[in-house]
Amino acid sequence: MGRSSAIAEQILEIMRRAARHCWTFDELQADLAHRGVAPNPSSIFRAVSSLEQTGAVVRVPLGDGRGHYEVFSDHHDHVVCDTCGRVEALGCSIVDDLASRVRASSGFVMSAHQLVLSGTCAACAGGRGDIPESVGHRPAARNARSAR
Amino acid sequence: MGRSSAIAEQILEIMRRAARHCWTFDELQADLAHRGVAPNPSSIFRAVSSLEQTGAVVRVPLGDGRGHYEVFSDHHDHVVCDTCGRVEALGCSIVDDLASRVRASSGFVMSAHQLVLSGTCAACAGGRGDIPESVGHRPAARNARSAR
DNA sequence: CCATGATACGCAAGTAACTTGCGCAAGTCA
DNA sequence: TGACTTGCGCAAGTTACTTGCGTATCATGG
Repeated sequence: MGRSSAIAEQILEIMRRAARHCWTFDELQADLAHRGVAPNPSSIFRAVSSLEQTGAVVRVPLGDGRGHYEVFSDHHDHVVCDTCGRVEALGCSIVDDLASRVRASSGFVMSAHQLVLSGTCAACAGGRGDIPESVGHRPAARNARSAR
Repeated sequence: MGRSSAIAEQILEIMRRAARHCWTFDELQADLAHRGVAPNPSSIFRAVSSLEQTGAVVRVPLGDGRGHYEVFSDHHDHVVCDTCGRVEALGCSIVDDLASRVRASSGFVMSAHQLVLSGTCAACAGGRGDIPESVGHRPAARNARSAR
């Protein structure tokens, strides 16, 4: 019936090419611009929202007060480089052990978790500081919004 | 030299009494009101900011897009109840094992982490749903800002 | 091929949660 | 006690979304 959203399709394609691990709205806008589309921010918002609704993408809270989205896959955690802002995935079997421990000690029934590791990635630690295309340095985050 | 901020002192005292584990600005405002002080939000913001600057309190990113603050102590992680919103602390020795593993596999030098477990606390799971005074249910979070 | 109903999208205004600028008034110090 | 510093209230500004509204497109039945 309805036509499918051209923007949503482009976004999914961008994410599947996986030039990075997760995207903010700004990053999506930039990558869309690369492809010759320059949609209105609200259209990007709506496209991502509908993709989130269908379960195609998921929101990742990285603790910087912004929305980050990635294609849905098995749950995993994230490492984020404080220097270049690059985000990578991380298996998370360790955390699952916690569930039973936490339940035994406090009765808390754990249903989900979010683990974000921060530090310095190999490239930045090596002093090379080179960053894959279009990644760039994270802009200075808002005052108290970031870990400073 | 300068006089110390009455509001900052009240906030520290509220936090040290530990009626809860961490506070949003709104929650601080409510607890301050309990004590007969009703400062302007900007004053609370400034008080918390200065306490954060001195290291007396730290910001805890719980992934709901709001600022949560707690008194500084050894680093720990958090469990948050999806039903009543209560937040509790959790030791985090497990995560430290990760540091060496992550470094070995990817060269990422980890300097910090944030782990937030969510689920249902013992009280809510027991169907009693009773909540300590002044905690209340979490207001419905903004559209995409929460896990929905 | 054309009328019709349903969407997708752009534009602009609205919101939540801070943040900052300004200025007074209460403290502090010489 | 007068000059100077600093806490605090008020109001405006910012960031990052969100939502309302109207138009342009598209899918379909006639």
